[in-house]
Amino acid sequence: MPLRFFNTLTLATEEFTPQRDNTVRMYTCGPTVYDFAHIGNFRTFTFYDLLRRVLKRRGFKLDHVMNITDVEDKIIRNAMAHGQSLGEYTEKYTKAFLEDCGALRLDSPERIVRATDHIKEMAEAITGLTAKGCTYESEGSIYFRIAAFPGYGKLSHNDFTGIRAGARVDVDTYEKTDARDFALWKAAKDGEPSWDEGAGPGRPGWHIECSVMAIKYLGETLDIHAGGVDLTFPHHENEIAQAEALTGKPFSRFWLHSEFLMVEGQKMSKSLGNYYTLRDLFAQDYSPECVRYLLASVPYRKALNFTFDGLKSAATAIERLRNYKLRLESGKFPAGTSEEMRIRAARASSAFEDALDDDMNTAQALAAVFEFVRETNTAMDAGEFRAGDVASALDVLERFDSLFDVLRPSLRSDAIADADVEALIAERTLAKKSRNFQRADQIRQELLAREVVLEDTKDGVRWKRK
RNA sequence: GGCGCGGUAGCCAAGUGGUAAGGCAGAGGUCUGCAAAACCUUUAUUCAGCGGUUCGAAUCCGCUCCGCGCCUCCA
Repeated sequence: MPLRFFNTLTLATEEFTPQRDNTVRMYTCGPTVYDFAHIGNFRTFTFYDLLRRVLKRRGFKLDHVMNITDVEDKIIRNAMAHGQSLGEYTEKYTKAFLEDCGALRLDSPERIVRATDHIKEMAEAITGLTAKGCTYESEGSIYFRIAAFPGYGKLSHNDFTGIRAGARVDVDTYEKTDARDFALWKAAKDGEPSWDEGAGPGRPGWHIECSVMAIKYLGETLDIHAGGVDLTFPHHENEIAQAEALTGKPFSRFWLHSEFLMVEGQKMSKSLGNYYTLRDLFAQDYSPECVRYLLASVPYRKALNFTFDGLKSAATAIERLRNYKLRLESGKFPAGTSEEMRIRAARASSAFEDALDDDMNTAQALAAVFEFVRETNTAMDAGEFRAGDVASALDVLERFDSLFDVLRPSLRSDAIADADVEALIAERTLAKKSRNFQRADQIRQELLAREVVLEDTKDGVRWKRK
């Protein structure tokens, strides 16, 4: 089955292949580092991770650029309020963001680039746009004239031909001649950071950094540009206008947008008290894996209702898969192989792949895995699962985990060492042999307190981390 | 008001013309020193409501109700 994605540009699901070299040139909108990223942000960043893994699995090479917006109104305001320089302030949240990505096991883009490292290129691009007659200046700021770009609105599927200046109140303090015109360059204000690289003293508007950095690293036409659905308009629409007005080429072949996240059925907001960062969740003892699983399990184009019940469900589901893996690795099975099991494993693998190929239907992919787990567990109980079937079953699990990446527990820094666990298990086995169940239970309790769970099976003791 | 997305079991959620996946929770059972794990059985005659098209609709069309996003630099 071909790999297919829903393209916002065409509102259709289309077959995807990179334009050249078997390399996917992809740009994704990263965080604005004015605070810790929240769980809604990470829904989108998890979507990028899954996208990367799906593309890699297909054998494509990746050249993926993600930006860090480190100059912007809120950042400037907050940095000033803290008496810090822009760099001091954004460094803290950039570092926190990268740590959070690590905790969630997000596969890192080939390049993570900062807006402030590309001011000169942005100024050059603005000069280029001016040369093409797409801009105008007003009180030291430079604006993009959307009337100069006939395709404006093609991504968000809006018709702006009727929009006129003054059609709505402009809260921006800068003067524009058309309501939809947007700032490419904002004139310097007292006390605010500014640059003078050829566009006059000031700082870049939000949209220009993405167009400029994407083109610089990936070329004039990207294979994929992705972001949260709320960026479709105006951010991505404006990126298209800038880039295409400048190059005359289509900016990106595919536009992918991840849907919104809600919390307990409501819009997440600080005033409702349902606004969470990853740190908040980890502090409540939810594991990074269960957050990752929950975010990954709902297909990216469907609004995700993030609930604490959902987190607990995710943790239980992960446990089941880990237990299954443990059973495969530690169980004793009769020699030989089973043709039936070989077929089931092959069927599960192809169902898993097909679901992902279909615009990354992760929910359906999960169903294929769980169905296989149930089938093979039943076969094990019935004695029909053979030692020779372990490899193919582990392969299904490996396929799952190469995408979902939740089977390996995140170890705490104070975790007990494997060898110490094994030693206590040996002692407990002796205690059980002499029917000293009190000591046996005591050891199990001790280990449980250190997040290690013991299970007695007919093939002996096995253990796992909680 | 404009554009777009969605309403499937207690919760989460697949399925877009052929007779309701999967996960979690719940109930019963097998196994067990205890516990855990695992498995089996069970939980939607029905897919927001109404009408229509069709041999056949959760799936297509129309209307209604409800929720959400964007339309002011918010993933």
